[in-house]
Amino acid sequence: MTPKQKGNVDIVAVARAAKVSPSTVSRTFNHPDLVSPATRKKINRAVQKLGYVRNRAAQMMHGKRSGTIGLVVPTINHAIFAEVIQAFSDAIDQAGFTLLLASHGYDLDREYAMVRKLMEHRVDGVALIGLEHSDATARLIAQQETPAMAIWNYAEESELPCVGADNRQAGRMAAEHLLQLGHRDIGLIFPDTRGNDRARHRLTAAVEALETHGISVPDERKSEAPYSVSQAKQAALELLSGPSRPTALLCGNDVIAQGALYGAQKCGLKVPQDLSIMGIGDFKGSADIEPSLTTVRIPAETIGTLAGERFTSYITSEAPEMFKLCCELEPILRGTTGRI
Amino acid sequence: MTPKQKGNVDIVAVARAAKVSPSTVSRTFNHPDLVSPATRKKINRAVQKLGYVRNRAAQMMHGKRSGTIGLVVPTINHAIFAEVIQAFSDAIDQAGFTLLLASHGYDLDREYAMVRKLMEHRVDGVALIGLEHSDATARLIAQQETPAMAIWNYAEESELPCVGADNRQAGRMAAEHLLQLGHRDIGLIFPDTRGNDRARHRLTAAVEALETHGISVPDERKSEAPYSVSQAKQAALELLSGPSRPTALLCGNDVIAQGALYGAQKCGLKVPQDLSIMGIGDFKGSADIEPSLTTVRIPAETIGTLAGERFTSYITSEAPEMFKLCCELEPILRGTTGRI
DNA sequence: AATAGTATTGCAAACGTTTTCATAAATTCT
DNA sequence: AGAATTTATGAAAACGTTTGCAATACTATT
Repeated sequence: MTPKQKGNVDIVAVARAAKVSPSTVSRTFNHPDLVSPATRKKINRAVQKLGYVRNRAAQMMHGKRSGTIGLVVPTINHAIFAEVIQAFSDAIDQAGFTLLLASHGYDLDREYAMVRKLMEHRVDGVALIGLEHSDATARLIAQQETPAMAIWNYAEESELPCVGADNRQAGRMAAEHLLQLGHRDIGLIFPDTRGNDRARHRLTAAVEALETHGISVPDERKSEAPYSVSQAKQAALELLSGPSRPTALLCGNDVIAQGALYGAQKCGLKVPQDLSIMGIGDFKGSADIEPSLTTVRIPAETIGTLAGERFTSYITSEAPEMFKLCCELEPILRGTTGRI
Repeated sequence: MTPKQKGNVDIVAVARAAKVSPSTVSRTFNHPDLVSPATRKKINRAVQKLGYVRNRAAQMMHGKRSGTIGLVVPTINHAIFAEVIQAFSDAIDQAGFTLLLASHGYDLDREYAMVRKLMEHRVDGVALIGLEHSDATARLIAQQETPAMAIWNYAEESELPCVGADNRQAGRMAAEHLLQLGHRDIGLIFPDTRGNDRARHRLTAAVEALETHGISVPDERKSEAPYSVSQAKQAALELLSGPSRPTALLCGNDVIAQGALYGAQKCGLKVPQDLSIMGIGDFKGSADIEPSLTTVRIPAETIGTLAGERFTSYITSEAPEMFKLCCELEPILRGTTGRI
């Protein structure tokens, strides 16, 4: 059917088939207005017949962009990032870019390795999650002069362009909602905060907010759990099985909150009558849990889309200008929290 | 600190700095044994000083592999694929490859476009989800002679190498479990099966299994919902609010089952006393829901890992040999199903 | 009908590597 | 000590594109 000449169909094969020079073929793709309609038709027929597919790598060698953007995330596995990845991917796709994805499992050294790997592929830009990165990573980015941005966090003082939310505010909002409902004895379930500025900011801000109201959280009310429903469930179980139990649980994110909810249900506690549970994030599905999860909404999809749009135009722009976007947070009051 | 010469640090800049020829620098990377330790040291120092990062695109132009593998999924958003993507990504990373990810939103034409896009980047291989693809996609793959594989489905007769599970068996297992518990009036919630062979196989096999036992499922017991907790919840609500309601719900996957469970809880039905709910997939978290979800386990992580490992060795091998791996399914009996 | 434009095309150099082949230096052998 | 290897390096061609410049073929002008 399609007689592929011994393998390599390149621009000169097309040129030969169309009886024109390679330059003309190249121009047909890149500056169609410079080539006559007739030749263009001839060339397109040849392209069709030979099944030619352009070679971006070869284009790239002429200072052209590679057409790829790298995204390095802690993990793809959880609901947390899946949504941003999808939105970011769609947005850059829209602009003609392709996504190179890598994950590092919350290990900043592996993050460096991943960024480096992406740079070997000459990505046109690299997006990272959060603002905390190793020095090596920062140096690498600066040295290679690769456009870079941070997703998920917003910070006034950020060196990098960023699109995200203020995680401190998220923590504060969550704490204040519980305080407002009259809770004074609050348990905290957060992940390890090393190398995870998102979680750290939320936690410290929440604790500060509580302290402002004269409440200090003793250690036995603090529990650490990774972003895993089952491990969070376990952590909640422990927190709730003590001699006295808190009246509310503030969780580092919705995944943990979901685990906590199941833990509470397992203990036979009625939510929100016996225990209030507060998440952060408002992941897909959090609204549908029974009872539906009260949380602080971080608009993941918006962040991903905005990040993708801004970053691509930043990359393609002649005179790129710094951008820092802070997405609004919103307390979403649903079924897992109640007045004490 | 690092004095970067007007931008481009290439192999010849390194060569100049180390006072050797470009060839030697190249060799230091690709055949270190061919260059004397002394020169190697000189060169490495120069690399360090200049912050040189290799250019895979340029390497690729010499028949070298690009070091990238494309993965095209229907969606990144749901728990469904996040796990496979993560496992696949980790596995190919292990082998030195980088992931180019694209999603098509269950649209086979967009899938074609994505595959084409990946081929412009000269991926060393492209992995697709499922075995149902457009003719154009198949032609493209054959024509470009790009190694390709299918993930998630297993089929004896597949043209492509594949690693996955038998979705028909999954559907059958789910149906048989419900039958065994004595259920005769079973509701079905499945997604649109066009362009989604996974769902279609599960559904037809489930229906067949029921028919073998003399049970036919009337239309009002069938509902369609996409892979979304909230929409599945809605669908379940409708199915359960009719004049008579089924004693069990068989769901196309765990996401739908989760939605169905919330729907049932919202109706005030006790699961599994009043209603049994069966999922397919055993996604992360399904074990932790209260009550925990009875389902058919499809080992997503195993599939992703195996796929990544086999595909990379398939790609790098001199004499690649076809592989078709069928991962074992296992009914996981948990809390959402009970004897009638 | 000759001239000046203008539209279209081709030639050749360039991009950053790898690799074959050739050469020079160092080592081993007799 | 000279020949024969072996080891280490360099020169140059090649990979598949793009693009500046030059050449050609039209068209419109006088």
